[in-house]
Amino acid sequence: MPTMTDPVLSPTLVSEESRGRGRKVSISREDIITAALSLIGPNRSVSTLSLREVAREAGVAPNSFYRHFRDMDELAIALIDLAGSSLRKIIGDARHRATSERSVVQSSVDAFMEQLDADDKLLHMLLREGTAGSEAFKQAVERQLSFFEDELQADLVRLAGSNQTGLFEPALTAKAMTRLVFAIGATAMDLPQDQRATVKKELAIMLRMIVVGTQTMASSRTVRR
Amino acid sequence: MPTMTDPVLSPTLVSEESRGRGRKVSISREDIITAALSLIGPNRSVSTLSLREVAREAGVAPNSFYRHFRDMDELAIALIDLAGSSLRKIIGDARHRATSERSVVQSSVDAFMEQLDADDKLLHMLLREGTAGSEAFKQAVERQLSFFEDELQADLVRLAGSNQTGLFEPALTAKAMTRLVFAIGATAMDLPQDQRATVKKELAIMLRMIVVGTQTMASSRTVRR
DNA sequence: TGTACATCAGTGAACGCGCGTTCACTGATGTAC
DNA sequence: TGTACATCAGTGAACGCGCGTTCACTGATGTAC
Repeated sequence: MPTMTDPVLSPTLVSEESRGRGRKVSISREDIITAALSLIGPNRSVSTLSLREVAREAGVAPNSFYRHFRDMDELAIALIDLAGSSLRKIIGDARHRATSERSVVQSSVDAFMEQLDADDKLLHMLLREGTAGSEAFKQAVERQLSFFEDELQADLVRLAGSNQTGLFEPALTAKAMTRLVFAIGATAMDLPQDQRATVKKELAIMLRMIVVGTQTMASSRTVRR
Repeated sequence: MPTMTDPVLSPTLVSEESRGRGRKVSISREDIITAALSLIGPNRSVSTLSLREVAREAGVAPNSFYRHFRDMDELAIALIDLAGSSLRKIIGDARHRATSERSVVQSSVDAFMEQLDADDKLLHMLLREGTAGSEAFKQAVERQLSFFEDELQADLVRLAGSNQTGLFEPALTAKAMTRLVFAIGATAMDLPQDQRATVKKELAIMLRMIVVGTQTMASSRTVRR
């Protein structure tokens, strides 16, 4: 199966960037993005990359960088947007095969952990860099996370409707689940693969607590209020 | 009330560090720690500080830094340990006044958000830096978080015992709550004070979901298993 | 109490390095006619 | 089809800067006797 960094994604990037006058498109904006991704890993975050380092990896003169990005911050934001949309696509696909509330959660977690095991660089970014960096960068991460939350909420509501169960505060339910998955996922990144299975089981139980809690609160709502 | 950076904490630091031969203690290890804290803020993380910058702020020659810390990483770890023990003390104190499971959670959240509003630099650190940095640094953060989890778990179990309610997987319950609070807290840091009240209410509801979920799962345990 | 000595936190100067950014320039690509 | 021109991604050289780290040294403090 394709990873998030699969070249399949490239055409989208190119067509978005190359509109100007129908000229032949330079390849190096993608080269720069690819280079940055290849430098990122468990022990390198985007914020520790230098402009010259990325240019070197891309096989390009340092000042050529400026033809494509104003500065490293702009590159970082582009990477976050890419990471978010790729991961949402992967998890959304996995989720659309789910038919119950329980399996929506389970298939999301499965897909998420599968990306983690594949050492997906874009996922590393989303997990690692959320809380550091410029204001614009942090907002970009927040934006991607709230997209996640919206999509999860929609799926939860969809499946809660087909059951008899209701949901208490679906938006907050989705938010709690999303934030928890990302927080736990970040710690799982640093573990050897054989310990991740445990984390995955624990994560499933924690999410189950939230789902059961929100259902219980919904069904006792008329009583309590 | 004292903040986490209150000088009251200093004697502890000094007495731990000054054992050698009963000599008079140099003040500048603390100066360095204080200087680093004063440079940290919503838009500066420890990992972006340079050794020279910290030394400058401390009013000390750059190479004097090495008399106290091997490198910036060692300083960062010292700061994390300080942040963790200070915050645990503050929250632990607030919590020991609580008498029910519900108020344990509520008083923890209250104390946490109060520190956040006080712009506590040590809390900034714990919220911001968790996922970046060296292996040793990340382990230091993990260690502090797991202390938090242990203490919360103990309080939850203590109060669940005095009620009729049981808890399903108390360790995972505490972990889910802790990680969620830190994740949401990190996003709240970037908001203006007047929007934090909303976040605080949302956070309380999310935690309620986890508590209700774990209780519901505990009471249906004999049925399901 | 006085003196010689040991300890060690703090210093000033210097090092080589990689960094971000700028400049004027090149040369391939595509357009106008 | 052929030619003159415009565009603009990419370049090589250079800049000043702050960085981490090292060295040999100072001088205040405390100890031994």
